[in-house]
Amino acid sequence: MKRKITLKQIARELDVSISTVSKALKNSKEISADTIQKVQAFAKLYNYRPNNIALSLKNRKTNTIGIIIPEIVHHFFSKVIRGVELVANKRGYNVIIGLSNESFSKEVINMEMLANGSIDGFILSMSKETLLQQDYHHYNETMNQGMPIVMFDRVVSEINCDKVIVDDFNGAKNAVLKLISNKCKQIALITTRDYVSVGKLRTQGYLEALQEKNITPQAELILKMDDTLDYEVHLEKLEAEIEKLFKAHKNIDGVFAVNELYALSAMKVAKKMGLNVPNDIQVIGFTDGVLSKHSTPSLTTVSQHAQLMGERSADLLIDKIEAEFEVEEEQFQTVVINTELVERESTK
Amino acid sequence: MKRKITLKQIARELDVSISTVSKALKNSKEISADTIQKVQAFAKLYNYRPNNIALSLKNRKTNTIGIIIPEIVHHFFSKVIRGVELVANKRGYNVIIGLSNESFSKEVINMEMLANGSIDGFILSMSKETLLQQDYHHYNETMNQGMPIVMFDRVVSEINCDKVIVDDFNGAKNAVLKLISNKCKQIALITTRDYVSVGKLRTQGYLEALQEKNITPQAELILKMDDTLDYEVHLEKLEAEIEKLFKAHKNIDGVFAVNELYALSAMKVAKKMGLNVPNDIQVIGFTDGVLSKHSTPSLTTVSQHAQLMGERSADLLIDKIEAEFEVEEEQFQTVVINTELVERESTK
DNA sequence: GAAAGTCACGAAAACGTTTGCGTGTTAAAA
DNA sequence: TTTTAACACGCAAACGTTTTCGTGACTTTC
Repeated sequence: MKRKITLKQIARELDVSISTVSKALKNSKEISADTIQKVQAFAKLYNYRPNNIALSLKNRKTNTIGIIIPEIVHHFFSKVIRGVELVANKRGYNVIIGLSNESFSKEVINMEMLANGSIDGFILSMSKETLLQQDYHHYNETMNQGMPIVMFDRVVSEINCDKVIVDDFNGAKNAVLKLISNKCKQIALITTRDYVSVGKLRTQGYLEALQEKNITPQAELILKMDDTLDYEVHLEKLEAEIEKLFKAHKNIDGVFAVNELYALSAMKVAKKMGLNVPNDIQVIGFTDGVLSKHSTPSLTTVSQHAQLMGERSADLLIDKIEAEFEVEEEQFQTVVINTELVERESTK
Repeated sequence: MKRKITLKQIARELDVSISTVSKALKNSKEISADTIQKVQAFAKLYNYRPNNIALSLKNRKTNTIGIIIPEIVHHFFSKVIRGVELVANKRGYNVIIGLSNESFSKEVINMEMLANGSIDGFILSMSKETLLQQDYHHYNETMNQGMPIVMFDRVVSEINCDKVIVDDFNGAKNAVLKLISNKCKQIALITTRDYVSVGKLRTQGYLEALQEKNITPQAELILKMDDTLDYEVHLEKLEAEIEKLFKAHKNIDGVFAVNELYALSAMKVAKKMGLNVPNDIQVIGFTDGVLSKHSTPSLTTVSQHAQLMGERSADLLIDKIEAEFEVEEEQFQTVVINTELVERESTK
């Protein structure tokens, strides 16, 4: 088992200096054709590759970007990663991942671990705990050290950086408008407590759609779930609450849910109560998940284009990393990704 | 925007040498209490953190592991990543990902990109193309340079390295035995072409179960799909083939599918043909996916414990990385993860 | 034949660490 | 007072690159 070969070894073997080897490999015209040929042949034979770490140290540039997400076993986030990886690779970067597992402290630790020279910039989506605690010092400290950050999806206006978000408001609004134009009269909203920005915006979209069509929103038709619970417990409670809602308001004929699970649960409860989807009740979910496509009936959704978000985030970040000169007044942009209503069987 | 502070800057500021600073920060007893206090206070004030890249170069150790997988938007693989990340983080390592997208060349490129000093070892699952082409030179070259590799799930006996695999054979066998004990008489198998090792083993498990119960396997009950097709095309063809199979053999009362999609499609076709699951036909899938739990009826599956696979892989790799002295004759182990039959509504 | 120019290469610094060893100062022991 | 020891610190090398600059040996030019 032989270690990777270095310039020094080639130099010693060929009885020239390290700098000569380095230059020869780059076809520098300082070096004679003879030497170049000799060095390159030797390098090829031993499969020489420059050591990335040494290059990173020298250039103060790692060509690696860090991505911090709350959870990886989740279609939305894994699609984002795919988008990031795609662009990063194309532009010569590697991707290193950190999972916060929705925890504030893990997010901080992960960021500190990577911020010490391992990467050139961050792409991240905030953990729920961070959103709840509203403690953003680690973002600002990181940025103050000259490390650019791009936030996606779960963002917060208090932080000044590039952002890539989904047009949650219009996505939700259009979904609800669709339900209205499909003759729904009593449209329920199933959402989370709105400390997560996206949830709040989706709720606003729902309200706006109703208002635009002169429908008076009814607070009783809005179900707010606490999503910090354990998954299984959450699911049971969710179904119970939905059932209670449906029973209290038998005339509900449309449901807009802010995520896949909620929408699916709504369909499940409806089915259980003998209601037909989409004839008795139509359902739309906000999601990029895989369940929607394969459920029966398949679920009409507001697609978020997660992969595109990843791609845009990566481009934004790398652009910033590679911007030679800092502009006077730093300019941050927010890219808004349009949603798309994917109609399936759960709506007419 | 100030750069990260370095030892050199602290040294200059405090008018001591770099080595004194370094030692002071480590509480070396070579350094006086006074100086230690002074240095540490200053370091804390400026939030000094040693530069990872410099450490990596010096120690010839990056504390980073690379994971190469064919696809990330896939529950199995993202769960494996979660497991890897969990263990890696606990043991002080970062994780860098590379996606091969089932392509041989992307796999090679990704590995070369990371093998040049960026990481200490690989965890990987082979791409379909690599399995088809049976070209394994890049694995051996990487290992020859002293970079350990752990392969998981999709492995091949020609390569000598640590491996973590699922007990595909017994997983499949037990699933089929379950169907048999549930009174199924005609059990169909829906599988892929068997260039992927796991597919082959699952087929063997199916056959073994039948044999053990003295049931003669019928070739006509085995449906082999070509899974190199485009996703949508694949899906349509799949359903058509399943329908053909069911119509040709009306007495099929059990189905074992080697993955989630196949199992779901079987249920969908059955439903379409007016068959009730599980009363007319029982279905079991081999998968760790999320669809199974939320389908109607929910799907009985052979769980692969993907996260555990990731954890074991990471432990195996890090153990090898940290093994100070190479043993005379290198010893490789293969860890077999037991499957678990998760019974849901698609079986009686 | 001397000055100028070209060619081909090497020395050294720099990136940010860690660490073995050398050394000057002071205090304790002889 | 002299020797020894402890103390507190600095020097320098090393990790593997890249790149600027210097230099000796030729070749060209007048």
